[in-house]
Amino acid sequence: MMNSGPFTAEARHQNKSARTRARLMDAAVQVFARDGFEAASVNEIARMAEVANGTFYVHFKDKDAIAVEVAARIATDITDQIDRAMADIDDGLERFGFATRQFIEFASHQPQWGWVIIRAASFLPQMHRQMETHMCADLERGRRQGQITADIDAFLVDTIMSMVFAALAARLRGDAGPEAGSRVTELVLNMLNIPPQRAHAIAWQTIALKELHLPTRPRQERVSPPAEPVRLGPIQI
Amino acid sequence: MMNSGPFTAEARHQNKSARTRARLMDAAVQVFARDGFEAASVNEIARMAEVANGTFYVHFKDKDAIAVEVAARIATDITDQIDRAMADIDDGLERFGFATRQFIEFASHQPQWGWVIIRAASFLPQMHRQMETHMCADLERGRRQGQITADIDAFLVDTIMSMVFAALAARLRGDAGPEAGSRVTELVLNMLNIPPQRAHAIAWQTIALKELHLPTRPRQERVSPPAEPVRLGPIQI
Amino acid sequence: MMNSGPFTAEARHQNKSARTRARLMDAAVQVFARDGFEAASVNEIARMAEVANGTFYVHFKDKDAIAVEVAARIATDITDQIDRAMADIDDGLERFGFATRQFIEFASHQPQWGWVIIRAASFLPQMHRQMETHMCADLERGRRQGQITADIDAFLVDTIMSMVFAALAARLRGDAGPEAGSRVTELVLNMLNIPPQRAHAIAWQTIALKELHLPTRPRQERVSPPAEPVRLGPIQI
Amino acid sequence: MMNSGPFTAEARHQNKSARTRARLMDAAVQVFARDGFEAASVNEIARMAEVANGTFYVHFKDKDAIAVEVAARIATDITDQIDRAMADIDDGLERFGFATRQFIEFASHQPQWGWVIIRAASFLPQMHRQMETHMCADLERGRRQGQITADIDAFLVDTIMSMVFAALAARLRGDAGPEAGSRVTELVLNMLNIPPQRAHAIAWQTIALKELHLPTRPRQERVSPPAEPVRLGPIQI
DNA sequence: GATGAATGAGCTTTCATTCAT
DNA sequence: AATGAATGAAAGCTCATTCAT
Repeated sequence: MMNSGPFTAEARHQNKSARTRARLMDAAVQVFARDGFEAASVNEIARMAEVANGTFYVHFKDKDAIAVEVAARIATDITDQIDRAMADIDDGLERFGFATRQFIEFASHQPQWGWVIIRAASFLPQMHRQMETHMCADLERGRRQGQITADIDAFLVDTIMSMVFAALAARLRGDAGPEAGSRVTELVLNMLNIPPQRAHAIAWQTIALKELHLPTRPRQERVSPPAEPVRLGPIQI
Repeated sequence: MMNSGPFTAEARHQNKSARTRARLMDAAVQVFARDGFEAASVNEIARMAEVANGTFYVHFKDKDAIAVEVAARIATDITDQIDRAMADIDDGLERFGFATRQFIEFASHQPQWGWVIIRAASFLPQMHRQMETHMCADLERGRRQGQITADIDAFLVDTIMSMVFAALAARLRGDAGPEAGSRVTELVLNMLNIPPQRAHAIAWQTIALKELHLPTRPRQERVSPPAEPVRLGPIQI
Repeated sequence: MMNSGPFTAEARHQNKSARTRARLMDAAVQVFARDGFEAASVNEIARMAEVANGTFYVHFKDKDAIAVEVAARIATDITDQIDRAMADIDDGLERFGFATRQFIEFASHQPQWGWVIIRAASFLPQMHRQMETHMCADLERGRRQGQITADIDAFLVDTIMSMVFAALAARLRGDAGPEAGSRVTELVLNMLNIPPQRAHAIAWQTIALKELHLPTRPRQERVSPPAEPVRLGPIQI
Repeated sequence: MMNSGPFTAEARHQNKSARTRARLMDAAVQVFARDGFEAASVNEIARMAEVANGTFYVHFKDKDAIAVEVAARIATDITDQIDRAMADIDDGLERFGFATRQFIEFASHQPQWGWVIIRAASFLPQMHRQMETHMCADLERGRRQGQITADIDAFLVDTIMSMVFAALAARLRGDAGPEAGSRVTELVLNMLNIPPQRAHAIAWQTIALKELHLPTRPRQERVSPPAEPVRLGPIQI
């Protein structure tokens, strides 16, 4: 019924309970991605995980509980990894560009996770909040560095978030190619009145996108040797 | 149960069947807006329309059918009216600014319709398409007029749409005030590399927003005298 | 699955909805009597009534709703009919004796109803209350007539109620015969310090017990000729 | 989760299995008292006992089994202790009065046990039977002593039992005070046509109620020094 | 003996849909 | 066209019970 997913893989060496729980989370991702949160049913998640429906309730209070947990794990894992991947970048705008491109590229390589992120963003505010916080930090850095002159208020951040998510959705639908991240980055920078040439340079520079691991907790990174940064390649269009 | 809405008002002088159908559509708008599409139930729509639940199926094949119809009517009515309201504006950018501000202001004055539009946009592509088409025309006009240099492709239009909808959502949530339309207009124009001063001028100029009528079909405009354009007032911020 | 019961019989000439509702009430009586209120399931009631489980909810909000309705109907019908049957008895003690014997005899001729009454009494206080009220009135009458000297307070009434219900239960279990009503009546009167001979005379006198009709609403009595009082016989032991 | 109860206390010096079993029984009493038998769940009993739910089935076949065992222990313990407490009373009526008052007073001081007794009585016949047997013995003694003239048959005993339980329930509900035992005793004696003055004297005489121990098996009484008879006080009303 | 995850039947309830009236 | 009772599948959730550890 299901190809075991990343949660299951992570829990491979844990006890049975943890493995079942992981199966359920993987199944939830699939069902949420396929049917959306509202239409997803606990029974379907259990069926996908190949456990009895009652088993679901051994591990999660209800559908919301697993949704929150899945979303929290996704948000934390992605933002943490992106943060680490650009630890050595100082420039606020470059950080923004890197994070945006990395985020879209990652999510579009894991379409199910991508869809879950999009769907979750609309009604799991904590997930949205977390991403906003990270993005905001980079933009603020850009402002302090004198590159952004505009006020960075909630309306602006909200607008930028909607642009990034729209680009991700287009990428997932197949309406946009691997250039989606660069394009939306350039558009945002233009919007912030960054000189067009600089905007273009930041948005389209060759960067080494990493393959993000899901779900990955920091401490585990240390156990196994650091994941070989897979060159998704310079994106030249 | 329901204050009869615009569809009912429109059908006032038609036969009973048409009036019942109109009641159902008004009720659907209310229920969709209040509960969302998924959570909306046919029984609830029928109850709100004060007809028997079986009556629903006399007029609509199923829940999707009424959603499509309502959305189509909304989209047609709004875009038509906005088009007519700015018939005398030639400048592409000004048209875009007017339409955007008018659209957000209208939808936020009719919160139920506003929410339906937002909710419908995500899964009634035809509605989205229609709005895109109209917006695209104005942007193309701006490009032909030499104001926009960028290519206006699907990705760009999609991005702009997402910005406008995000602004509308912020307005509906109460996170943005009546300036939302102007702000998002300015951001879009900046994004298109319109000179900031011009962008600002277009976005914030005093305009006479009209009170749009819903649902109104063109031919009926001719029957009753043209709706008195109600000055919602110049928006000065 | 079910021999149609008295509610169904009553509703025979009403519309389909009323007949279905009546079927459900008859089925509820059977299931409540057989399984008790707690163990009774809505599905089982629907199955017994030979309707779809969803149909239950067309007619009743939930299990409690049908329980309350059934109990209310039973209590009202029985107390009303007993009241009418002894309209011409003035003596408080005789009224008490008549009502007690009539009640037990009726309920034991309709074992299912009898069990429902016993089970309902413990957690549908309104039913208990109503019976208490009627009994109390007769005892008070006896006190005003100078036959009872004891105070008639809640504790006493509660005790008497428990005795009557115990007698009914014994009768339903088959541990007591038709003399149950007379025996418990005599015990109660003794308890109230009525002279033993008078107590015995009241409790064992020949009376014409009526066949009570369930469910019967007063107005229907007038439509059809009054139910032939069926002599359940003088009870002589 | 649970203040360890009397069964646990008793098993303090036994092996672990016995202690676990005792914990379960204490927990069962609490849950039965709080939720009733039907609504009680094995999981809840196990949780209250702070053992795994599977552990329940190591000690008891099913929910009924623990109910039967708890009820049997309660009935045995109470009747045995009351018997011993009135070992020196010869008069049948006084024994009846003492036992009744002692029983009600004990059960109302241990409300959880009181409720369990009431709830169990209705569907654990063996418990009921045992109490009946003891009561019957005292009444028979009174008959042999010439104080009771009436036949003491099952119906009468059943009636008296129902009165005693009704009094206990009233006491537990708070509808009756500490006089409940005396009142119901007097009512029963009146019912048996004992001269009112004697009935009153027996029912209301000052007696030394003991604090009963639960659960206590005779042999253990010898181990620990006999429980100090705690004067709950003469009840004077 | 103790554990607690896993099970699956069965519960209450909702709801889109049908159909006789 | 309008009705609204009836349907039954399917949802969320509980729980007695089993079983591998």
